[in-house]
Amino acid sequence: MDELSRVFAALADPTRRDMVARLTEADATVSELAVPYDVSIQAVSKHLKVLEDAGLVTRTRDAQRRPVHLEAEVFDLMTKWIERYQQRAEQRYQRLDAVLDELNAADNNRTGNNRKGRAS
Amino acid sequence: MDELSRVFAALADPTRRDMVARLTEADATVSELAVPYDVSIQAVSKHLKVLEDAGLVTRTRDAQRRPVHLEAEVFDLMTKWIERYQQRAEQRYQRLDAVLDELNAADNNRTGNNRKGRAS
DNA sequence: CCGGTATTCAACCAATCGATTGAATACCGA
DNA sequence: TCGGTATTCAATCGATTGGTTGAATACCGG
Repeated sequence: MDELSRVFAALADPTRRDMVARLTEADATVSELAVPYDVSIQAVSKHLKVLEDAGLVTRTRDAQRRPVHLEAEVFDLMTKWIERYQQRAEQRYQRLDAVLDELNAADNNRTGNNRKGRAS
Repeated sequence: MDELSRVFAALADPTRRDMVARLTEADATVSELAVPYDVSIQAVSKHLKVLEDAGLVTRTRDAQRRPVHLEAEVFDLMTKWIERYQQRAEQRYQRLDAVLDELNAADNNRTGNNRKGRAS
């Protein structure tokens, strides 16, 4: 699977999103992260593996602890993808609105009918 | 499942992301969308259902065709989530860097050792 | 009304996912 | 070295996913 898919998939789970949210506050160990969730430590460890494989977190080693650290850079991948298509979609709406405006001006300039097109 | 999870999950598939990308250019029918992919029409219809359940597209009715239309608004959900935590993560790095700078200034001001902390 | 076209519904299947429990590994401290 | 703590590995399980094929539905044009 490609990286972007892994990132999206990793964030498609509320528990994992919550972990990411908490890791923006501070690094944490696996067992610290596990406290609020009603699942086993092993399940949390697996969730972290998913986040790690997506490049969203790294695990360093500090004695027997494995502090988890958020890597904010990967967010850029998503942001770029989203912004690109969001922008293109919005531009298209603008073009569509322009076309509708032209149509309205050309042959509906006295009927006062309401097109279903989006408000600009 | 909550909406944000559905949106992330929907975009975690390359085929579905490609559909979204193409829909930023123009609305399209199911069979039009299916052309480039080496899967059955039914599979494409299922992919569209996933995008629809996530609120990313809507299907209107035009005779027996069902033109698919991209809804750009839902992108905002993701963008907000991402930006919020991306920002918090970056702020934390800044605070961390400040702390490291203080430490370096306080007791490492002649050793020239290299902390593993991120470059600011 | 009938044939063709577009699309969805239904049943099924293999692979993946999220969770579990139990065992293994790694490291610290006494 | 031994016991405790932190974490991962492995096997298993049920639910979900992404694909298939075949049947059903909806609509247009003659």
